[in-house]
Amino acid sequence: MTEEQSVVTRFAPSPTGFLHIGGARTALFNWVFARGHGGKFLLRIEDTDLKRSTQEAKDAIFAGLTWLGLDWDGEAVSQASRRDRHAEVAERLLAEGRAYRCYATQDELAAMRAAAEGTGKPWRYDRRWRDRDPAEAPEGVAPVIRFRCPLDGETVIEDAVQGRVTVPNSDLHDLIIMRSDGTPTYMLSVVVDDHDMGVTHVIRGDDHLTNAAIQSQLFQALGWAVPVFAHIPLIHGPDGKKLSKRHGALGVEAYRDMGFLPEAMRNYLMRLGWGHGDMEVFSSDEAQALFRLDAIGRGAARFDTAKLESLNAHYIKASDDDRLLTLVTPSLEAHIDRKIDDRERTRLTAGMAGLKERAKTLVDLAQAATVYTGRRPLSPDDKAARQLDDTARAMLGRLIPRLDAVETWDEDALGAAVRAFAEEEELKVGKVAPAVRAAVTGTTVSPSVFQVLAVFGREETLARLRDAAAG
RNA sequence: GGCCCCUUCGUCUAGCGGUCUAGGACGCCGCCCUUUCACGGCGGAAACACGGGUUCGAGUCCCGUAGGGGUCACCA
Repeated sequence: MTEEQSVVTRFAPSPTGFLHIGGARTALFNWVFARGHGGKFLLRIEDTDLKRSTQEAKDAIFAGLTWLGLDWDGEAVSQASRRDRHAEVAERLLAEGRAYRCYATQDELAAMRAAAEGTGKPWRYDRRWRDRDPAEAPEGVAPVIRFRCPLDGETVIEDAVQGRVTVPNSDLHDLIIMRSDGTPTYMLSVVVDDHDMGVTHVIRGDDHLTNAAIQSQLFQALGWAVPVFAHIPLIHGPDGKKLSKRHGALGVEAYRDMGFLPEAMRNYLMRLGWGHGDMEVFSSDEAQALFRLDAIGRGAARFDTAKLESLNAHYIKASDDDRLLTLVTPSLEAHIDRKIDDRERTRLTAGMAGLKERAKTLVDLAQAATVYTGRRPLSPDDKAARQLDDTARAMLGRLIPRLDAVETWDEDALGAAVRAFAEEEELKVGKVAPAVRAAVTGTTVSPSVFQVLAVFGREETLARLRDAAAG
């Protein structure tokens, strides 16, 4: 279908500091939709407000998208760099009578606002310059340019998510498209940029839904095709309130720092507001193949960290051991306050399979990985110390030669040896294993103790056991 | 307040007039597995906001009510 091949979407964040979670999902939906249709996914930075837009903020957005694995086509477009074109379009609208200069002063506007106060009606510019002769323009007032919006009829948006949305034109107003300082406003810029960039599908938060009506009018006034709008519900916090910057809306890098994998994040975000039958786990390819705009829910979804963690645990288990070691090394080293050496690296690699089985986040994983970075002499934590009482230490002393007699130093053989030992001692394995764990790891929680012994090797294991037995 | 949108288990959702005594996932509870912690397996509690219609029949369609959200700038 040729129409599908020409799909162009765009993510258009304003650079306000970081890529927050809501924006990340919007970007994801745009990306998935475009990629799933063999189309293009463009990036445009809405940096019209130069005061608020910094290079750092832009970099944060690029970094966030990159971390999430959302690649965009071509160079990111700077909206601010397109001012001349926006002005040109405004002039055209002016020339064609679809816009007009308005000389109303701030005081006049304030008066209108004051007049509307208490009437229960929203204040609105009274269009006093809409049909007034520009020759009457007062001296020394720099005009704004306003869009001549239709007074009658209604604007219908066929929204791919929300369905048909009808807005009476009488509710629209003659919005400003060029400020008195000659700079274009957002409303004009978006329309011009979306058109010039060939955007076919505008997928964005539903806080823009009411903007769609006026933008639709602008597109039509310009004689341009109106793109397909798809307004997706916002994400709410766990308490059901809007996720705002001061209310739990973290940047994606914060989730990265909390130890979440990008693929888990992607999967979780996909399922927030969208679903496909009973499927919970989606690869990017699957998501691209199955994603449909009309399957997006219309109600706001709450952000649920527990479910994200569950998905993250799934992806950690599925992840390659070497990759996990690479990801976890920096925080592990920070935790132990030194670099890990080659021997530790080898142990971590060998032990990763058992470690990742029980981690929900990379932070958990790094923490758990410290069992393989402890150096003799170990200082057992309180619980482990309590485990190593006199009888336990004596028992360990008797276990040492038995373990040393094991020919093949692997998990199975070690398990068998300990079990045999326990039987001879007329003890439960549950009595022996915890003591071994406490002696070898200095803790009471670790992967299978037999696996841990296997990873440490004969020499290190026996040395640790002797340390403990000597107490 | 005007306008617009939304409303299925605690949460994310499936459901597109009958197959719904409403399915799945996360979380929660119980049991099993077990050397700890997890994993895993099995089982359980848990929802169609409310009220009217339409229809032989409504979670599914319509209208109200309530609740929630969004938006009303020379911000984006």
